[in-house]
Amino acid sequence: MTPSNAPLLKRLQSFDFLRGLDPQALARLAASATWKVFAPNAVIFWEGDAESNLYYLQYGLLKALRSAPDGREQVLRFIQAGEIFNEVGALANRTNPATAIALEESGVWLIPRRALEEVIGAYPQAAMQIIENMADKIVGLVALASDLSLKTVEARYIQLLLEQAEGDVIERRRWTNQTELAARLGTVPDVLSRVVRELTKAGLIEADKQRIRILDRAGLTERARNG
Amino acid sequence: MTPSNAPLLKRLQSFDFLRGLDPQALARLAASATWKVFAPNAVIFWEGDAESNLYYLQYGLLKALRSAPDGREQVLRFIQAGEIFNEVGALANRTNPATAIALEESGVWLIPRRALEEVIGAYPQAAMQIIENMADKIVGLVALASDLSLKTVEARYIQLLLEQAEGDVIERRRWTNQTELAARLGTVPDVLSRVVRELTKAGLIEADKQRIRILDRAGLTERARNG
DNA sequence: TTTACATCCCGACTTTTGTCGGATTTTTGG
DNA sequence: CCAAAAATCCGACAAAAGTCGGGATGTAAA
Repeated sequence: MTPSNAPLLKRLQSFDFLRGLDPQALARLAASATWKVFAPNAVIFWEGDAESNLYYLQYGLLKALRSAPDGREQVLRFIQAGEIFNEVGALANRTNPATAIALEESGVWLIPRRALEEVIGAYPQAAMQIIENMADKIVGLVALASDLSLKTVEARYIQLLLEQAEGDVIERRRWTNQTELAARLGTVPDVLSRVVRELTKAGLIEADKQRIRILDRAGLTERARNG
Repeated sequence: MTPSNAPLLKRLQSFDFLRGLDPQALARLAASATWKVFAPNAVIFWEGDAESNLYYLQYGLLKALRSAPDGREQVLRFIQAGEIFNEVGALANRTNPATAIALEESGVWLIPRRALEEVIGAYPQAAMQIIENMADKIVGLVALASDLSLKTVEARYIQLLLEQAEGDVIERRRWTNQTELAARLGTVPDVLSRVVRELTKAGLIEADKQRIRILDRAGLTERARNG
């Protein structure tokens, strides 16, 4: 699964966030990037670490989270293949605001700050790419914070269902269990379980081990509004 | 109060986020920037607007917020003189994720995207400044989201007290009323009022119209931990 | 000054969220 | 395949947050 046999240069050209850079710039990055593979549940870095590499997720799936002293977690976002993360640590010289953990086996490139700053200095469009990436994160965090504050658990769950559904069906993957989902929604498994039960009893959804089926889109939307 | 009589150029040189740029670049920005003054409670822009100017707050105080259909507000952050905002709208071509409202009379510079992109293209350190600004916002939002999810209202209030206090005293400004504070903490005035009452009864703080005094720092810290 | 309006305060109550014990069921590792 | 660990489910309960009515106080405009 390690891509070390393929030329690094070719890999870098396929990084979404570097699209448009010329071969020389890419070669410079390629020379300095490091490759790492993380097993499921492995910690990529901890909240509070001073980690100055920029990360690029080649394959796999991660979660970014904060946790409370009592062990409860708030998942801030899931990180999917093709995304970069730790812009804060890499570019702003601050400690990581969140912990990153692998949900599946994941392969990442580590790009050292030095190389990155060089490229940004020479190729402003790379800076614009990074700015756009950070803007996406800001938008996501604004939505998360306001939803946590202004919506009920039920409304947040319904919203997630409607977003994730592909034609009224949400397939359950390995990491889409109630524990992870609850941490994402900012609650605990028991409460989420109760919500699912109530929506099922109301005839709005149908859930089994494999998938969740949306039975009444309008009803769900209506119910999410009053909450 | 309008700075139009002072040369724009001089103003721009004093923008923190442009420090280090050469006079020509500043002159270009100066030529294209617009000046606006907003009265207290005036809306600078609405969530969902496509507003492509970058804003610089020259003087005054703003809040950035999201509001629910029922009127409840979640304040995301306060914006103080010298800060820039709306990087998302200006640089990522997305609609504003939040509404901005003036708490006091406020004077702002509007810098059009075009001019900004030009400067970023020519001066990479300007891009780095903006990236650092956005990193600050991400850090703030991560803290807000996780606090909303993992801490009680009381713990959030105590945290805010301890942060704001200058030598055990927090002066109450015009906008530091319980309504604004509650919106900042992600709750409602009644609940905040109750928290203040309980902390007062427990002998940990002392609050009157003018100021809040911290009586027992250790006690507050301890109480914030269990919550 | 006087009225109108916003703020705040408080107790009683409701809703939402979280906790706990204990019973199943499912998944994982050997 | 089996045993241990993890996840789920559920009812009863506890805690936190929010709502409501109503009164007191303060502030700003007429």
